[in-house]
Amino acid sequence: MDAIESLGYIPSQTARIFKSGKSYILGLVISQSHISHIMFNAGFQAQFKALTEKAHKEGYNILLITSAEGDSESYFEVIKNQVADGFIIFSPSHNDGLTSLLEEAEIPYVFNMKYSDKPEDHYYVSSDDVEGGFIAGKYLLDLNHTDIRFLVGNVKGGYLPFNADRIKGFKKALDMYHVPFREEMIVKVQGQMNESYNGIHMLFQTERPTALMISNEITTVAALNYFTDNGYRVPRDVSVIGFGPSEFFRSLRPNLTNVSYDISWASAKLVDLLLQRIEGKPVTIEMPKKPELIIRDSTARNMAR
Amino acid sequence: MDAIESLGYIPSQTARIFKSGKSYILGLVISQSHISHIMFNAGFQAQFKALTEKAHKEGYNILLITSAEGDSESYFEVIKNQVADGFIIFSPSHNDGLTSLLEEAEIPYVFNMKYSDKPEDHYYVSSDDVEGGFIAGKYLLDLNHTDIRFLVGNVKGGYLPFNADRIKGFKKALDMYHVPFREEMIVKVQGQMNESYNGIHMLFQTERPTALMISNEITTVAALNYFTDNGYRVPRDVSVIGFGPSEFFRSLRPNLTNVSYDISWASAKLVDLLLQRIEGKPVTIEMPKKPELIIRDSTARNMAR
DNA sequence: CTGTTAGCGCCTTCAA
DNA sequence: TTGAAGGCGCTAACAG
Repeated sequence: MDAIESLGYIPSQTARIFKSGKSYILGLVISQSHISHIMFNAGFQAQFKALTEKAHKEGYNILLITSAEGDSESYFEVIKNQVADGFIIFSPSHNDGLTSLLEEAEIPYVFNMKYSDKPEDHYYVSSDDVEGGFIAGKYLLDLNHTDIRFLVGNVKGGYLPFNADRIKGFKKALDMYHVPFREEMIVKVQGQMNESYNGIHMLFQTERPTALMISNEITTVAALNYFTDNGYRVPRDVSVIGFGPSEFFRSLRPNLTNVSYDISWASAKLVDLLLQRIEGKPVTIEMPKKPELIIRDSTARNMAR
Repeated sequence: MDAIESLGYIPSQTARIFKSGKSYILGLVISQSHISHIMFNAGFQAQFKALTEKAHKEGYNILLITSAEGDSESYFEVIKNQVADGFIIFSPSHNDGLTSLLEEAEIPYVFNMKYSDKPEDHYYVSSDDVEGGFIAGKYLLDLNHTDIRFLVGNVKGGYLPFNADRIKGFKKALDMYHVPFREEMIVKVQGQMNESYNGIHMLFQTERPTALMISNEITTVAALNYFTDNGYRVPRDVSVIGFGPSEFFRSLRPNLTNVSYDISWASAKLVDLLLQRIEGKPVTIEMPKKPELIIRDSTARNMAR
C-alpha cells in the first residue's frame, strides 16, 4: 500500500479488460454521414442523454463508434474491431444483412429503433407508432380537418419502419372517419433544416392543406419558420402536430401539440435489453408504451368548410 | 486464411490494445449532472459533432465517460480507470487540482475550453472571447444602446473564464464610448430553459434594458420566447445578440445577430493538440481565431433617447 | 492466510 | 521464408 502510494501506481485498465473479458463499454454505432442529421434532432438528444444516464447507472460508459459508411458490411467491420461488451446500433436505413453477421459472430447488439418487420429481429424497444399516427390523425379529424399532410423523413425515396407504422395509424384514423386516403397526403421530406424548409415551400406553392403532421423535430421547426416568414398563422391558418419529446415542443412558439412517448423509459429498457443479451440471459420483450397526445396551442378547429 | 474464413475468426481487439498500448480511443469526460445542461445546447452539439468527425478522420473513436460528480477527485478517479489514449475534459467548473493529478500520472488530456488563467494550463483551444464581448458591445453602442444587459451562465454564483473574458471585452467597449460600467449590467442566469425564462422574467419585472447580450443558446431561446409571450418585439423593443454557432441562430425567428466563431476548426485543433500530447510531441499552441459578428435581424438602432 | 504462477491473445523478436 | 516463444499486467487458482 505504501508502495502504491509513493510510486503512484495505477492498475492498468487495459490488462484488466484483457484478462476479464469485460470492458464495461457499450458501443453506440452510427454512420459518419448520419451523425450530423441526428445530432441536431431533439429526439436523438433526449435518447442519447437517457442512454448515457442509464449506462452510467449500470456501471457502463458509451463508446461512440463512427462508421464511414452506412451499409451492413462497413458497420460490421467497424463493430468487430472495437472493444465493447455490446452494441447499440443507430442505422441510417434497414441494414438487412447486419443482424445475421452479428449473430454469427455472437456479438450482442440492439437497435435504437425498429428497422425491420421480421419478428426474429426484435432487438429494439419500440413505441407504438401505429397508435401514435392514429391519435394524431384522429385528433385532427375531430377538429374537422380532412386536408391533412403527413411529413415523413425521406430515406432513399422510402421511409423507415417507424414512419410506415405511423402512416398505418394515420390511415386507420382516416378509415374510421370515412375520409379517403390519397397518396399525396404523405410528403417525403429531407430531415435537415434547409431541405425541410424548401420541401415545405414546395408543398405550399401548389397546395393549401389545413393541417400538418410532422414526423421530425427539425422539419417541424422549419415549418414554423416557413409559416412565420410567409404570414401563415398557426393554428388559425394551419394546424400542426409534432412527433417527439414534449419538452422540446414546449420551447417552441406557439407551444406545439405533439405526440410524445417516454423516451427515457424506452432508452433505459433498451440498455436493459442489451445487458441481458450480454449476460446471455433470456430476453424479455417489453410491450411498447402507448404514446400520448399532448394538446397545446398549435391545433385548432378547421372553419374552412 | 481458409481457417480464418471457415471458423469465423475475429482478432481480439482487447488483446491488441493490451499488447500495443494503443486503444485509438479518446475519452470525453463529462459529469453526469452536467450532461443534460450541455446536451441541449447548440454550441455543444456543434462541438461534439466536430470532435467526433475529427476523431474519426484521425482513426479514433470517442468514449463518453460520465463521472457522477464534477470535482477533481471524481474526475481523476474515473479517468484513471478508463481505457483511452487521451482525454478531452468537459469540466463543470474550474477544477484546479485536476491538472496536477493528471500531469503526475502522465495522462494526456486537453480541456474543451479555457478553465484557468494560468499560462501553464494552456491545454485548450480558445476563441478570443475578449474580442467577442468587445465586438458585441461595440455594435450595440454604435446603435445608440447604453442600457445593455449581458446574460452569462451562473456557475456557483460566479462565472467561467470564457465569460469573464467576454465581460472584459464588453467593458472595453463601454470604456471606449465613455459609458460607465454598472454591476447590474452583468446578469447571472441558469442555463436551462425554465430557469433562464424565469431569470429574464425577473429582470424585466424591474428593469427595461434596450439591448441584451446572451452568452448561452438556451437562454437566448428562452429570452425570445419571453418576448413573444409578453408582447415585446425584437428588435423594435429590445435588441438581442447571441453567442454561438451562426447556423443555429439562423433557425430562430427573428434571425439573430450573433457572435460566432469557427467551432469546427477549434474542435479539430483541440483533437490535434491532444494527439500531439499522446504522441509526446512538443505542443503547438494555436492563436485563437477572431470571432465574427454576424449581423442579422435582431438588432436595431435605439430610438429611446 | 500469504505467496507463487499460469495464462488470457496478440505481436515482435529471434531461431531455424 | 517459415516457425517458435516471450512477455505485456492482471487475476484466479493453487501451493505452502
